[in-house]
Formats: sequence, C-alpha cells, structure tokens
Amino acid sequence: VDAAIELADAHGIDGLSMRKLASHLGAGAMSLYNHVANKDDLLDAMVDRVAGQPALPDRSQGWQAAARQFAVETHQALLRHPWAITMWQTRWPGPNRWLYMETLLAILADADFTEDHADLAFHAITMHIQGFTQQQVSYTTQFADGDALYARFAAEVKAGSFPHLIDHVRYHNDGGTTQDEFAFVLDLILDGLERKGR
Amino acid sequence: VDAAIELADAHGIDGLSMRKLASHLGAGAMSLYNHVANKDDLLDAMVDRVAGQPALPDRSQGWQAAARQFAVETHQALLRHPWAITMWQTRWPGPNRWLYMETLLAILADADFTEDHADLAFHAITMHIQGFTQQQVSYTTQFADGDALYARFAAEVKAGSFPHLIDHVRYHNDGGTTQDEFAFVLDLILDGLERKGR
DNA sequence: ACCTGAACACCGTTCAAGT
DNA sequence: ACCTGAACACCGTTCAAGT
Repeated sequence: VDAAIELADAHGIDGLSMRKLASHLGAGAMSLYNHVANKDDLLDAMVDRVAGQPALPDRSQGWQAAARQFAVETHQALLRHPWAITMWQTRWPGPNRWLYMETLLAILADADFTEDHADLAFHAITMHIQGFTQQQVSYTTQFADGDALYARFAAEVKAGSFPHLIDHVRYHNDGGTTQDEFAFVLDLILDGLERKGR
Repeated sequence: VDAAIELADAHGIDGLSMRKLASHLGAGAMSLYNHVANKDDLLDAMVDRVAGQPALPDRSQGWQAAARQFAVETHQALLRHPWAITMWQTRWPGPNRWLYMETLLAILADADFTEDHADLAFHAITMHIQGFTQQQVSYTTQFADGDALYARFAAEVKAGSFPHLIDHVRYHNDGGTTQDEFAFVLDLILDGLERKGR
C-alpha cells in the first residue's frame, strides 16, 4: 500500500497500474493478488491510510477550536496526496475513516446542538474540507505554472466578452489574496453554526 | 456527445467506452475520431454541455437571491447527471463553463464587495455547490438502497466503539432532517458573506 | 502459504486503406 | 470529407502450475 501511494504521489493515480506497482516492487505482476483482493481493494486501502494521518484533536479546547484544528490537519493531509481527495469523496470508508468520522461527530456532540443542527454542522464542515481541497488540488495540479494557465485561458476567452472572468483570473495570477481562504470560509461556517444553533 | 451522456447516465461513467459508444450509434469503432480528437475531448464536451443547463438568473432581484437561484439550479443539473460532478471539479472548463463563471462573478459584482471579499465569496459559493453535490451523489449512487447501506455499515463497525457514528447513520437511515440542507448551508454562507463584507 | 507466466476479455488510439 | 478494420500497446483478472 505504501508503494502504491508512493507511485501515485509521483506519477498521478492514472499512472498507477497493478502491473507497474508489481514491477516497482520487483515482483511478478500477479503476486499482488496474494495481498489484495483486487485493484478496488488496493485503492480503498490507500485512501484509508491517508484518513489515518490527521491527528485526533484535544477536545478540551472547545468544539469550535477542535473542529477547526481537525479540519486544517485533514486539509493538509489531503494536499500531501493530491490523488486522494477524489477517492475520499467517492469510495466506501475504511477503519481509519470510520474513526475519523466518529471523532468529528464526538467533537460536535460537545457543542450540545439539537440532533438536526449537529447533522447540518457535520455535513457543512466535511463539505468545506472536501470542496475546498478539491478546488485547490485541481487548480494546482492542472496549472503548476501560472503563466501557462493564463496563456491557455487567454487563448480560449475573447477579451471583450468576459470582463469579470478576466479580472478574476488576473487577480489570481497576480497572487490573489494574502488571507488564508481555507480558514476564512471555515470560520464563516463555524461561526454561523454556533450562532444559528443556539 | 448527447449519446455519450445518455450512456453515462444509464451505465455510469465507467461503462462509457469509445467502442461501446460507437456501436451504440451503429458506427464502426473508429468513426468517432472524425468528430472528436480523443476521449478526453469527448469528456470535456460532456461536462460542458451540463454546464450549459442552469438558466442564467435575473440580476435585478439582488445579488443574494440571484446567487441562491443560480446555485440551486446548478445543484439540480448536476444531480441529473451523477457522473458529471467529479469531472466538473477536475477538468478544464469549456465555453459554457466560462460563461457560467462569468455570470456568477457578475452577480457578485452587484454586491459591491472589495476585490478580496468578492473572490472569497466566489470560491465559497462554488465550493458549496460542488462539495454538497459531490457528497449527495456519492451517497445516493453507492447506497440506492438504504437498508443495504446500513447492513454493510453494521457489519464493519463494532457496535460498542463508535457510538456517535452509529447514531449518525441511524439518524440518516430514519430519514434524516426535513430541512433542505443544501439551501440551509448555502444561506449560512451567503448571509455570512453579506455580513462580513460590509 | 506465497509466487508466477500464459491467457482472456477488455481498453484507447494509429495508420493505411477505403468511399 | 467521412468511414473503417487490422494492429499496437496497454489494462485488470482468472487459472493452472509451480515452490
């Protein structure tokens, strides 16, 4: 599983095949099937290993601080493995992921919300982690080079017709905001949940 | 492109191959390459067709109402084509998607935020649309049958060790909230943006 | 208990040949 | 200008055979 993660980190998830993984491990192509049921099984194990990376936060610091720290650590773990976020969002959870969910739910239980509001809070927070990370990963993997992005964009969009869009892309190309956008929107959500949950 | 969307709607995106699409159209396998550069090109065209579905909202109703309506329509269009959300988040935009982004940016320009805050708003809103839709699609495609979900979950998670998680799953299995969670969290974000942007 | 090569049923795509 | 079959370089996986 570690070797598979290594390969996916280096060459992307499309560059990971059972045959390449086996030869990377110096084994015959079919030896893998003694350790893994099939490729799906391997992919599940890979995501679940990432799900084990964020440290479980100290709940005594209060629900909002604990949730914030957990979210930031998850965000960082997913950025370390750019192939992971898509599968994180679409595959069935493994043991680490179950524990991960249990931990976030326990943090939210400390907030003493109603059952409905706690559920909204859970989905709003995980949605932010996943949505924001997905956006950032897509952006950075496609456009490692900001200039190449801008050139391709400029070639496809006729200057006159999309004024706001062109401004937006120029804004990002110039470096964008100095704020930590992940934390800003996260706090927007956490504050809103605290206020509306009372 | 329409035939490809039809096939993907019916059999999932993994069930779509160039060979199957061609034979579905009653053509030889390689005829497709006269109309499309390669499979990537076809997939781009498919997502972009979905990006053309949400109606462009009337901006005279105010930025918040217009953004809300646009978000809801996008959410619904993406639910109609469950394969689309993943590619929407990872592929380079086409003409309809550029217009889509321009439209949302124009709506936000009506709010007269600072440049930084308008950018935060743009990403917070698209993040919600994409993150929430992805979550919902993953849930419903994997677990068309709620009972099967519950059975598989119960088999993997030992009852004693994950009390909050088990409560959470039971809550959803019992029907969950009656609220429209998509709209609730969307308004949480839109209200927060309005308040913090002044 | 673990490994493996041959084989099968698929892929996307190139190319030369057709109309 | 559009179509197409044969061929190539890949896949994941089964199975029978090995140690």
